[in-house]
Amino acid sequence: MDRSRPVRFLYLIGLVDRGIQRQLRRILAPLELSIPEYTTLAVLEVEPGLSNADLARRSMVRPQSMNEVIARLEERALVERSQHPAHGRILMAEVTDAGRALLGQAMPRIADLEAALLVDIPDAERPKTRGYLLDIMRRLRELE
Amino acid sequence: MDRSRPVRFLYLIGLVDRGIQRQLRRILAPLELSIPEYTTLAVLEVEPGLSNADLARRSMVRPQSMNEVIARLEERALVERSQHPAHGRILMAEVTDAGRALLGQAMPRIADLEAALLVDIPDAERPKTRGYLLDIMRRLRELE
DNA sequence: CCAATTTCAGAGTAACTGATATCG
DNA sequence: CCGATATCAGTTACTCTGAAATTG
Repeated sequence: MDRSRPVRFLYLIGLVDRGIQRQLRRILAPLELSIPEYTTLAVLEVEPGLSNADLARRSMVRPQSMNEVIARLEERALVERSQHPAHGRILMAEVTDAGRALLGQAMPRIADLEAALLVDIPDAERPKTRGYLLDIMRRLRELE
Repeated sequence: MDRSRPVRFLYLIGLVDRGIQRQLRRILAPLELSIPEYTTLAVLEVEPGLSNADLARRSMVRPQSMNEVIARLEERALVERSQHPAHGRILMAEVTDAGRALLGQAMPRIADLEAALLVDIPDAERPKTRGYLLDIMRRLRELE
């Protein structure tokens, strides 16, 4: 019986992610952006108007964790928030011009990193591989 | 132009990993094992005799980080270390019986988790998908 | 002297739990 | 009263950088 098996796939994802995080930190440090700050900006640019609770759900973190990120981004005027027209408590966030400018600096470097890391995966295989990651995500959400 | 693209794959891996880590923590908490402690035990069981420096390289962390993990495992008598016969400074680690017993409790639960998360990926596709993750790992190592 | 290993000390990132207040 | 949201406060997990000692 191969007792090493259980560690394999999940362990490998952790390993890869740790390496990616290190590279991202290296790229983002000069811009004084943390990884969650960058990803939150990037998500908000594509989908403006998300609330803190929305962002937390999408990012697989607790609202308290996301709140810290979004509060810091607002403090630095990289995002701004406005009240939801119908539900007074909800604050909808969107990226400011300053935030967009910073994103513009970071994104190409991160795109280069991604391209370099994925170079061995044939183009034709990428959507399927991404699909599998999305399948895992869906299963993870079911466990919550 | 699709400005959201750069975030996709790397972001997705981070998302998946965050979900996995949360589930692993839930499984390991009652055993009072952290994730790095568990993975280090699991690696050492398959490859006894690795040094702290070896383990750090394999795990994509600095030797200082791994040292903290291995020292704690030794403190709890889940691993023990002995001097390398030829190179006096090097300490070779191996899992104790107590460590093996704890691993025996954790592994089946983690195997179940892995099986549940991978259920949508056809068996025939898994080796290829794991191969792609290994390709990414290799590229990450080149960047160090 | 040099390269690799171990390890002590301190710092920082990023997530967590718990609790409180507000809104619909 | 309830469910969702926002947020304050404190804590924990994990990794990092820097520096020192040891060994071959």
